[in-house]
Amino acid sequence: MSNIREIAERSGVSVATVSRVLNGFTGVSDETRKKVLAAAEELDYAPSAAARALVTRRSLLIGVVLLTGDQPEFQHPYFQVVLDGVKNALDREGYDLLLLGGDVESSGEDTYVERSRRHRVDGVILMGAGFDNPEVERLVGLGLPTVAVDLELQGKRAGFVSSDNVEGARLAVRHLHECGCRRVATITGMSHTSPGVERLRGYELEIKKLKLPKQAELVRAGDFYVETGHRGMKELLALAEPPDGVFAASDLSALGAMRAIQEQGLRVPEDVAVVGFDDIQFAALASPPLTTIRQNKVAIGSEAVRALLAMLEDPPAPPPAIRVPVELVVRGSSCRAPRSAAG
Amino acid sequence: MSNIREIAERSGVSVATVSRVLNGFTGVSDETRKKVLAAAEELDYAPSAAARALVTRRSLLIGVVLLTGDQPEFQHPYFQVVLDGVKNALDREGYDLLLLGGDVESSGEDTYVERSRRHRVDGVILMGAGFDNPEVERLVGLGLPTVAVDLELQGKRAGFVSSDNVEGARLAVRHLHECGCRRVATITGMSHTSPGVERLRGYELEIKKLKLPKQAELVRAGDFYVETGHRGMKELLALAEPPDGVFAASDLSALGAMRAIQEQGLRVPEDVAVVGFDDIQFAALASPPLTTIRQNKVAIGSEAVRALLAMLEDPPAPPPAIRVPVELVVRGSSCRAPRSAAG
DNA sequence: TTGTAAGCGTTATCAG
DNA sequence: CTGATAACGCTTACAA
Repeated sequence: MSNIREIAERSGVSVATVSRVLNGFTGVSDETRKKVLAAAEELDYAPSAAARALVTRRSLLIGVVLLTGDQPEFQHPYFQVVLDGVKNALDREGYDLLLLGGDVESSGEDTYVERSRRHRVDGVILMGAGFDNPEVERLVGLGLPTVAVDLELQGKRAGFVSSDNVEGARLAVRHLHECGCRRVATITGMSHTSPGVERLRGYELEIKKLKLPKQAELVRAGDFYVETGHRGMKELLALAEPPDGVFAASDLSALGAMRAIQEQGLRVPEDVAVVGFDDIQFAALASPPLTTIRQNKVAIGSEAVRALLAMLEDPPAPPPAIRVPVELVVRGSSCRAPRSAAG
Repeated sequence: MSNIREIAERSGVSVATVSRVLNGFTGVSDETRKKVLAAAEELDYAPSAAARALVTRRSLLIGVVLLTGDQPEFQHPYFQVVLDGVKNALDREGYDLLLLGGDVESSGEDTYVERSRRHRVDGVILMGAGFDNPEVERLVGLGLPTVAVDLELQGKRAGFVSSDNVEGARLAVRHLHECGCRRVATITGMSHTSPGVERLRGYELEIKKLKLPKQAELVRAGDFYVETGHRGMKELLALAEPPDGVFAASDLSALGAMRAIQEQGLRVPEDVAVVGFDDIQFAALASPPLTTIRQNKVAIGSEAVRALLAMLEDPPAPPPAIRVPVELVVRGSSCRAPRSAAG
């Protein structure tokens, strides 16, 4: 593979001049510029990111950390779309994306933090991390510019972007109430994640505000995935007084819940109305189609990038703390036309 | 951030010795080793991948190209899992993953090939590319070691891994036949992709072998996504003689087909049996649960990595051409217990 | 067992 | 407008 010295020789100028041309600097005669460009073309030149990074001290690399469960099949579809938003935004800005996993087992000592450092990434986008992730502290302690998705990171150089989970949960409960549900349960997300606790909080706040029955038995612990949704719903249906509406903290668990309901020979939404959270691709394809709180996943991804690059450009600026609005999407798993909430 | 010179100074040795210690070379006294390691620890040293890559001429970076449609929401869930397999395998081998998109619009001149070259990736894993991708030729022409997923790349340094699509399609058709279907249609994948043409070929071969009616009207063009599955099925049901079984070239289109059937007030599998391809997470969650041809997605990902690294280690070795076996998974969308294919 | 020094491919400073 | 040249952080002969 050719380098700027070869270009310099072939076009009869110095490497400095070649560098100037290649970087679009002004103050180079048109004639030399043409010669250099021609030589570069002929040699099929491609610059070396490593050499550049070494001297400029900027890698133009962003570490994107995707912390997912162990079972790949069970990766949450939500992240896929956020990642796509991140990727496209990064592309547009000329940054490259180093995808880092959180598979601590196989990586051994080689955590995503170490890999980020080794590659001198300019910044990090952290997805899927809970409060319990041991590496996070290290990451912000290092002062490596970081934007977390779905985790309220706060640091000199660390901020976050996430959906308005509390408001989303409130919307869901209010909608169920407007559909005529009088006993509204919830299946929660993981309690060591921000979305988990925030959606539970939103549920509780709205239950209280609407003066709906607030009972511990109506709250089942889940983990955002199908199985716990299924199990939680089975438990709810086994109650002496089962709920007539349920808010699941994720679409996946809502789908599990719907399955449990239908397995009991009950109907959605007539017997139990269901509202999920996320609006993953399959929410609309379920039968009945799932009413849900839509997260603007692409916006979350691109906002994370925007915020991160802003931090890079203006170090003293305060780190981002961004809430992306959510939206209620009414489909067949709840009432079609919300009636008024007459007692 | 500290470097080996600082470590050298602090521990009173030369940079060469530090390098030796850090790389686990033998022939260093235990005493110096300890001193160096201690100094490195104190300085919280992290090696520079760029500097290393520059001198060793190995980046330990693999470019993973994910060519997806424009609409992120419509990304196929299949790739997510393959990507996970790739990521974990790469992790285990100490390689890092540069995620490259194919968004030609926004990337402009900066294609995934150029980015790969700039970063001096040691190899490339190409996913989602069809026959029509203009960059592919460039990629193999460059001699950059490449393994394509779902595309029969052949080159001095280019090979492929993909599912046994022909066999999978045959299995699907045979199963439908065993379920008693006598008029079996198909909704195809994109004709500019290997899985698209291979699954169609498998369908045709098995239709012929089983002496089932072979008619052009039973073959509807699709693109692996939900909408074409839905549309194709609607067309099939509008036929004078509609099919009683359909093989969709992907689970997504199978789901679309099921929806079309149910919208007509018909039942799956009683009126029309449906078999998909992929076994994505949601196949099992559909109602009825979808019978499908399971691709071993994780294996495809890790095989691609294994094959690529093998090429890197042994350049003269012939490039890989790997077929990963598929498997019929019978669920509710076809007959539960395949009856014998009595005329 | 250890040190010296020559690169790897760039950019950037400083002269001219 | 152009050219030398010193870094950037590391590995690796080659010497000692």
